[in-house]
Amino acid sequence: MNFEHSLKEKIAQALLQLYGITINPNELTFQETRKEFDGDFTIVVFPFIKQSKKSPEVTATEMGEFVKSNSNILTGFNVVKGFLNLSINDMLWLEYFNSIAKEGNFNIMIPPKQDSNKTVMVEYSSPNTNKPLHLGHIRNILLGHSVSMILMKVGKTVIKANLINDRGIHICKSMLAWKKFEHGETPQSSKLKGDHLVGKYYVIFDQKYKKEIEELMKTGSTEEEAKKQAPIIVEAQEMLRAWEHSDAEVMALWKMMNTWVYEGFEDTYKRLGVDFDKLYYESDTYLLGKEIIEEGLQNGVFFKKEDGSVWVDLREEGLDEKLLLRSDGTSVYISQDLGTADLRFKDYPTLNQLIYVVGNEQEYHFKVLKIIFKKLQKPWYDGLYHLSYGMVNLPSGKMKSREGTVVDADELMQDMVQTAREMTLMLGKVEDFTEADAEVLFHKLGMGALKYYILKVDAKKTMLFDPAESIDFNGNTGPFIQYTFARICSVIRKAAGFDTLKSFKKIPAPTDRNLMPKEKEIIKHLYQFPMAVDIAATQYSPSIIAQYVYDLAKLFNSFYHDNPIVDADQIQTSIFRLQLSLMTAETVKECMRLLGIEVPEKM
RNA sequence: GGUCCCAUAGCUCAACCGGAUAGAGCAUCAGUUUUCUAAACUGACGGUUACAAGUUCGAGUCUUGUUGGGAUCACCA
Repeated sequence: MNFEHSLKEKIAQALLQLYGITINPNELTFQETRKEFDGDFTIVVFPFIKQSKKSPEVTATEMGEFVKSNSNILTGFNVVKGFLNLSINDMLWLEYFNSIAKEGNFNIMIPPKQDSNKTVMVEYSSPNTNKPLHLGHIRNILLGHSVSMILMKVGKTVIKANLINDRGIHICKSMLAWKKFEHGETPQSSKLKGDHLVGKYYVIFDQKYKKEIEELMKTGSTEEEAKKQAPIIVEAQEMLRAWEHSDAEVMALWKMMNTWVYEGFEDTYKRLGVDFDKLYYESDTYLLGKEIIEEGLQNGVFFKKEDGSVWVDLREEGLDEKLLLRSDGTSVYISQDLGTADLRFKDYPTLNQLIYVVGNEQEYHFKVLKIIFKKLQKPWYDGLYHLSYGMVNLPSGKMKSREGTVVDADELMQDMVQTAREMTLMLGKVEDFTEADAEVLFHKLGMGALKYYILKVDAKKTMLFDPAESIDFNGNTGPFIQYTFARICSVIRKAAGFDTLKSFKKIPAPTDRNLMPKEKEIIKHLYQFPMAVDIAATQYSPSIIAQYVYDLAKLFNSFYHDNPIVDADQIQTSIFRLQLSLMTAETVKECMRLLGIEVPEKM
């Protein structure tokens, strides 16, 4: 039984005996005592003064007295206005620390929760196959991957899914441009990554299209007419129809170009260090949804208009009527999503949650999607969750692929690694590294900087990226945290040189030492880890973990600066501090793993 | 126009259910290295939390309004 809970029970007891207030101990919440006051936990007594009929100060003092004299948890308390600050016996902190520091006991820090035996699918990335990935995708991918890791950490079974948008008019655009304007160019011949090659033709299409529109407008067409009549777009639409009829030539071209793109994406995913358990292709799923539409028509949830189009009326929900099927019987975007959601719950019968990592511009879409499933009375409708994240903007505003202002994912990663390389060489950190090891390090650092930079920001917020300013490596950054880890590893290597210290892991640390303030702060922060993970999991928010691990690293660096860890004359202290350092390192590593960031043992 | 989201230090970001004097980093300035990695540490500077009212013991956080920014409301995806 942990002391925090015992303490809550004592406080509940105090409230009952002193004031006749009945409260469930679990409903009491502590906040961490602020640094400027003495104490570990703080309880706010304002909510009780109505019933205690005494001033906040008196109420707090009486409660403190009661708890102190009726248990051995506290060594003292103090009262500031309505805040009761409680000081926990160091011994209890040390006992807690020993319990987590035991070898192989790391996972006890996350107790299994009752609702943890759930299967959840996290869909992320979900790229179009007509252009390479950019910074916006990176945010999506890192979020999806990290959230998956966090959910696994709290015991859920996670299926990482990717729905690849491999069909449609935009795909035909790059196909058509390649067909018309290429000169046998392939990834091999051009030395271009497949996705970039295809993206190049998508751009070429757009240029030609624009030119045709201009010419048509010169001959008197309106812009709207021109956009519809431009020969190249007409041809692309023909190609889409041919694709839908499985025209052999078009299919062959489509398969070839998609293969190029997949190879390119695979490479990007690999460098990002992410993967998927299940791939869905829109070319397989785009016709789904018609069954559901039929179902909805049968039970009167949807209705058909005279022209044959199918709609759902969402005016009761404060929305509008929404089209689900065109008058020509073809499906629209949302009908596909209706089908694919249904498919997933069929594919995975144990699935009870489906998280879509999709930008906030699609909030309306997912709102509609969920309401429709509710109307259809699908039992799992409540398990649908749109993990909506904000855009990544540039100082100049939105990234626009047509204006060439997108920050390319591959280029950005390359730049990050290059910056890491320059920085590390300048600091002279890799003189005893082999060239291959150094490259591995540069990659870890560059990617660490990038990933941390993105994940530390609350997902729902729009964030800014300035390409002119390179992502930092000092301060609140990935490399700072990586550095903290490497430092600890270095200390532990040093300890291995002392006979009395080298097996410090196995020596039980004493529980009777007086903790120094900075030692205690670290233990207290370690104590918060399970809660941080829990909050991150319930809020689907990697930024909680990023903030947590940064604070931990900062605490440790300050401690490290002030106190010698390996000291042959102070064996007991050294052993304790080595254990504290190791525990910090493992927690740092675990947090970074949850963020998808690797930590180096030397840097 | 309707609906939704956002607004915190010069810049980029924090702040768990409403809790104490709103915190970090960058930038600027001043310090710290014969000691385990200075990608570090310590300090200074920097704020009417866009504005106005309300709710209450207490509001960056909740409510309403105003201003400014963004998204969305397609027989596009």
